Amino acid sequence: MEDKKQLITQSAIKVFQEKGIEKATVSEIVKGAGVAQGTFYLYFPSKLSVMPSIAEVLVNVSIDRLIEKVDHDQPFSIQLEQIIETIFSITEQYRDILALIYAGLASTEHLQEWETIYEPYYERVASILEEAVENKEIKRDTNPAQTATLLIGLIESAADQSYLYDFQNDDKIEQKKKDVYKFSISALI
Amino acid sequence: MEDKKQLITQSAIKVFQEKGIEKATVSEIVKGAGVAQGTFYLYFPSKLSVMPSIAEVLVNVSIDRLIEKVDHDQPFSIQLEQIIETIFSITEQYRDILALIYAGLASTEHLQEWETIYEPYYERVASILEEAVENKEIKRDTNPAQTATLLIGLIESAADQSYLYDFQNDDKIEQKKKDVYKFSISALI
Amino acid sequence: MEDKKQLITQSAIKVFQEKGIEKATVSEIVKGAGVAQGTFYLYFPSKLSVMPSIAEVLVNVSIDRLIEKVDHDQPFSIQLEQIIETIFSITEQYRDILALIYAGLASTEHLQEWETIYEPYYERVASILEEAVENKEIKRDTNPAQTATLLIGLIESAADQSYLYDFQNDDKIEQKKKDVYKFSISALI
Amino acid sequence: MEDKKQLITQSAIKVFQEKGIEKATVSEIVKGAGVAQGTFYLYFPSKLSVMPSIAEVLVNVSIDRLIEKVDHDQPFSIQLEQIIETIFSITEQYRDILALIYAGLASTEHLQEWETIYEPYYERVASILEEAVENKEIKRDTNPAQTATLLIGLIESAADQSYLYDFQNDDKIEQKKKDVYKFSISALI
DNA sequence: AATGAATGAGTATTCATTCAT
DNA sequence: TATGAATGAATACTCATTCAT
Repeated sequence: MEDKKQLITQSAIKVFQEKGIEKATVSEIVKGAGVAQGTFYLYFPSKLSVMPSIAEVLVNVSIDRLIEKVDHDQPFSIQLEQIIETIFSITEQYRDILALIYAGLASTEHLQEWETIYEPYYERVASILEEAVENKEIKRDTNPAQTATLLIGLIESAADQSYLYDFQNDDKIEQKKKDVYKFSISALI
Repeated sequence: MEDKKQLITQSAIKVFQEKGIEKATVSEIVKGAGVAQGTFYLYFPSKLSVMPSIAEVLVNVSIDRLIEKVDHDQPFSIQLEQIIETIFSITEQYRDILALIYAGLASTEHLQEWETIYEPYYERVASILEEAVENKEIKRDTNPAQTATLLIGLIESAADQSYLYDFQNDDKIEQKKKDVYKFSISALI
Repeated sequence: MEDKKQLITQSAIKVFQEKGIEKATVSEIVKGAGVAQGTFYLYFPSKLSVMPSIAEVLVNVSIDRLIEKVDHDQPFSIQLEQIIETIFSITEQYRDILALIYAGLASTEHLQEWETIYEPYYERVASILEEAVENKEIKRDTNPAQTATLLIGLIESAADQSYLYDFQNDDKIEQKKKDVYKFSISALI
Repeated sequence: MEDKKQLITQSAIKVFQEKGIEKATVSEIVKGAGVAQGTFYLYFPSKLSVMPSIAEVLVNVSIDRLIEKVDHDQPFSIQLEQIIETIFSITEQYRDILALIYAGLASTEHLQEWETIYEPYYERVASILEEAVENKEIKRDTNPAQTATLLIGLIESAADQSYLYDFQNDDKIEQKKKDVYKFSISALI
């Protein structure tokens, strides 16, 4: 049943988040999922092979958040703020695990999958940019797909820098959001 | 002797690069360094504690490359191209290990060090921006330090996306460099 | 149906032969037999309990070969040659699995069965000896049953030595057959 | 130190003998040897790779026993009795483990070693036969080396049959020794 | 400082066996 | 009878770390 695969993936997210890639144990993952040790290997050939499944979940979460938080009826500048807000909040919640996926996937052969998995996320942002071009809110020569990847990369790296250190205070983070907003709005208009 | 610490760090870079964080073993690192097993622990308290040393090496390499490749006498637009070129080339060479450092550091308690280590790298780019402000080549209200982190993040994430997949061809990569150039120059001017 | 028991036994022979006792898995045996995992346990209480079934098959094959290859109408010396030929050919084909049965049975509680299973094989050879005694072709005081076990042991161990190493060439093997013939004929006449 | 290798081999003999090949655990072997788990793998690359070491020990024991028990000053017939006695006693003590070595080696790549290891044992018996030829106690055309392997195979297989079943009583075993003596003396003279 | 043999805790993975269907 | 998903006990093997020399 696909059900168990989901249970395992969910539990793996939690465990990887709490323990990191090396300290995370399959036995803890299955305990959290409420299935037997062997069941894990019915769905995943190895400990690291859950990674693409986890990535998929995170991408879906990200897309859902974008849909939920970004209001198409607002002008682009507001939408950009909302995108930044959303990516910062996702990064805050999942940054440890995003790093792990990144490192984990980089060390396996799942790279091809990775591209496929992330595609819809980039597309979501691209379509927002496309609409802004049509509405003449941003440069007419903006390539939505290209720009979306740059924009996401920019915001994510800014968010990473913000949340990397626990002792970062809220003011600094808000400042960072403003910086990245100014930088990107300036790039786009 | 400080010499052996260097040997170990260099060997560690190679081994981490080849094997990834999980498969890398202290025994292979010391073999590569030509020292005994115990010697490792004379210089590093644990396996993961080489990470900051590795990061330091990479930062120094990066700074050296920037100094070497970026020509202060050129106009800022040329210097920006050179910065992009440099960061792309560093990423190409070290992206696996950068991911590992990132994941490795994120899962340890070396975060404080991390900030200190990376500081000079950001500063290097900041000083280039500062000069450009003084020369009125970019917006006068640009905050060099803030903008440097954003700019580096933007370029690095673009480079990551470019080199993540082996099958990326050179044309796509050159295109990516142009995209990131256009995006950032537009943000800065 | 007795049919499936046969399928499983046949598949087990193949798998044990290919993988050895430790690497052989029930899952591969059932795959080869085209039945489900659970079906195995409908016919055999445990993995090792196929062993007597396998032994039975091999004994039957051996007896059939003896019947087919040894010609009662020939003088004993010819029959002895034929016996040697037959045992060598059986050993060549099944020596790995014979060793496994031996080791496998030795480590279980199926020993009693083992004796019963092998009995008809010994008897077959004993009856050949008996006839030779009656025909005064070999020593009159030969005890057929006793001598049969010795003779079979002698020939089997010679064959084992011959086929243990892949690199044994045919000449050496033919020589071994002659040696064992000379040795045994001398013992019997 | 070669010392620990010996300790491990000795302990392995005991554990394999008591538990059989599948139930024997490395952890029990090292416990018996009084060394740590990891130490095992300092001397042997895998569980099964102790087998050649065990075989070597057994061959040495066998040779020592032959030297001790077979009296060169006695006539050959007496020496043959002593050889039979010796091989039976070795088989009684080690038959389980001999089967295991046999199966174990058959499933590994140590076959070449096996031949080398056993050589001195065959040679020991061959030299006894050689002397008997010289003393004209047995057939002048006896090839000592060839005959030694046959003779050992014959006696070992007889001994195996004797000790295979726990319920064999001493009378039967003594009878078997006599049978094999009669058979072989008749073959040799 | 340097060594490297020894340690032993730790865990991914396997697979015989069960049992609800 | 037959299935095959699920189980979970069992274990070989690894490797970071220590410490006597």
